[in-house]
Amino acid sequence: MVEWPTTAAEAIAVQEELRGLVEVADVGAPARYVAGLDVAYDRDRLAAAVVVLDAATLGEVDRAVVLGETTFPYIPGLFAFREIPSLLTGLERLTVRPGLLVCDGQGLAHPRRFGLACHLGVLTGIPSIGVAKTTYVGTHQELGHERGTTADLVDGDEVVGAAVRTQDGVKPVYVSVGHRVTLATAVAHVLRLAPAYRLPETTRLADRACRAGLRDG
DNA sequence: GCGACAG
DNA sequence: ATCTTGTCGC
Repeated sequence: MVEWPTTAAEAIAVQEELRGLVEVADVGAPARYVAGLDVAYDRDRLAAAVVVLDAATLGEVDRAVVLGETTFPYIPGLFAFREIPSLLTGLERLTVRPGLLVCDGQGLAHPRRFGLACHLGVLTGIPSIGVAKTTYVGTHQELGHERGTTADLVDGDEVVGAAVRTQDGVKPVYVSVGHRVTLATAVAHVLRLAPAYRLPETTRLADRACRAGLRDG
């Protein structure tokens, strides 16, 4: 890691510096391999998981689980600094190169427009999206009850993401662009990755993998 | 100043 | 994130 902060002020400075590198456009061929990333904690111990699925079949093709210790506290807005070091190690250990990173958290739907998904995308160059279970910034209109319904997530005068109903009647998930992808593409990916449950399969498998890693790691 | 605040 | 029983619904 070339530049890694130890204080909140330094971390914010890093975000301000890197935010200009985010590309909001579909870059590269449609992803064949899609990775889900998540981290679980137990006090100061952590387990980071990266699980790669075949985009067409949703079958698992690779995974990496990294055990480590926390090096940065959880601070809303600076969440990425807590998770990125071990997630990057996990990505390095993969034998395939994912064409899309599905992150557990926000991308552009962040106070400085540089959430975890943007940060990971910029650092790796891999297209990335954020899928969060709750909003952080932004509000949206009520959305329809059916799977596939969406509503813009608006913060100030900007559309920073979308609320997406992935199953009939379930709470929406909040999707935002991380890097090298458009919001429309991000939403399409999330719906394809969530054929049966509220959360994308990538997220579900990464969640299981990191919890298991903590448990018997 | 006060509260809210991704995981 | 994590702590945690029962409960509502298919």
